[in-house]
Amino acid sequence: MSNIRAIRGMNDILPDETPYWQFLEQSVQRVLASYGYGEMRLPVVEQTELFKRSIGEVTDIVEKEMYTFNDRNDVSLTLRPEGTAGCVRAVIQQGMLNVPQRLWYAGPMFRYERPQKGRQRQFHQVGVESFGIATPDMDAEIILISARLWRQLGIDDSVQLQLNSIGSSVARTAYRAALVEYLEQHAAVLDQDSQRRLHSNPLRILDSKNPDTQALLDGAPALADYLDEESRADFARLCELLDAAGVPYVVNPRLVRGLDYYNKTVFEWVTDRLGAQGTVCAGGRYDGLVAQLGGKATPGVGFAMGMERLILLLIELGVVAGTSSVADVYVVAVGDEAQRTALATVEKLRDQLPDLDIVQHAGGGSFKSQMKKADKSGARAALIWGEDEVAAQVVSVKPLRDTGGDGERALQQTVPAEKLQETLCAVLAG
RNA sequence: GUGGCCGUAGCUCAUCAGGUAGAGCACCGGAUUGUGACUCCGGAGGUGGCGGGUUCAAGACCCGUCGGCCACCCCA
Repeated sequence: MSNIRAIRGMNDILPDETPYWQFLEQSVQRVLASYGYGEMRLPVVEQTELFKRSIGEVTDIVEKEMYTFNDRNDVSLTLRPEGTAGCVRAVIQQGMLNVPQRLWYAGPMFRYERPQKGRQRQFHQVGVESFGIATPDMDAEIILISARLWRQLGIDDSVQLQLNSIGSSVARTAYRAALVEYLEQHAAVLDQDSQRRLHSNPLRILDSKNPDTQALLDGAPALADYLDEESRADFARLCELLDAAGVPYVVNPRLVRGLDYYNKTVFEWVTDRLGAQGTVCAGGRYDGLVAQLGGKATPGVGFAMGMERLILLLIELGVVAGTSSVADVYVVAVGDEAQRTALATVEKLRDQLPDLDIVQHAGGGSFKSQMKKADKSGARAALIWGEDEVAAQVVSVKPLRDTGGDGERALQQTVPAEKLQETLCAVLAG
């Protein structure tokens, strides 16, 4: 057993789970297309510099969670830890910013963290980004998309929208100073982590899980009081639009986000069904990012959702992801002659019924063992070619499951090849 | 990076004052000649994560290491 194993935190997704993935991916495609969003396919590797400049030098992601290495030309590359940076890079590089853009992408992201429930080192996100619209109607659109997707997936009762505005960077700087001043007076009460953050990233203290710290924050200056006029107005308008559209939300004045590029609107969709990693989707506005990465100043809003977490939720809630049994039909063929006939006939059948899933028995074996395989495949019917069938130039169609609810099983039928399609369809139709 | 729990057949787990391993499921074969499911019978499959230590003897005890799960940190 000292074989090669998968890298820690990088999981194989097996056929018993892929139906959930397909269900999620199809839902995502449908919903985003219905809002006029175009799909991007982006590289998994980018220059390290891109992430440093967008996510922020002092964030945990950049400081300790990136998979970074040098290529053969000694250029520092990084496996993308999130999608927005690469999307922005592409949109600048491809000259797409003359007009507003509505875009989305999906794929693997990489972060060197300790794996736990709902978190792995290779994980998958769907990202949705909108460029070129600065007004809060676009924030609302972005949120409506996510809300519709939850409905589509059947998990809308289990997720809650939390909303906040973190204002302009000027407003945030002023607030940060006030917050630090307050907290320094009570530094003794602060937990270790928060003390550390006091100077590196004080805003993050706001969403600390430590109850004592939270209690201390009750007396702290409020971010909302420091917001600039425009942020305040935009946030009010966003709330108004969400109210009108009937999307419930909770304003969480202590919601900030970890990535440096956000301003104004930030939001998270959270659930209490997944243990500690309850954020299933998160995003916000990033009006400065495009310019920061060298493009012409262009506002943006977007969000990312964690596919593993959504799938955990689908499983947890027992949302059925469309039953996908291995096959509709299993083909039994005993002997060389039978196998030859079966193979050729079944190919024709696939031409006629391309939506039917047909498994052809392979590997030989007795009649009995092939029948066992047919049963275990979950197929609803078996097609049987044995010596008798070959000699008589016919094929047997045998139902394997109860069709009605009455426990009655239809009888096996033996028909010439020309009648196969018709007979099989009749049997499958019950 | 920190902490807790865990590591025995493909899967879920057991046994025992420490004396060189077992069940269920799954898999393969059989129960009168060509028919699955239920039942019965049989079979294959484990250097007990790896390395070291204690002992006459270790899967069981100790140490280390690797891996898993959950939580902290952080984040989707």
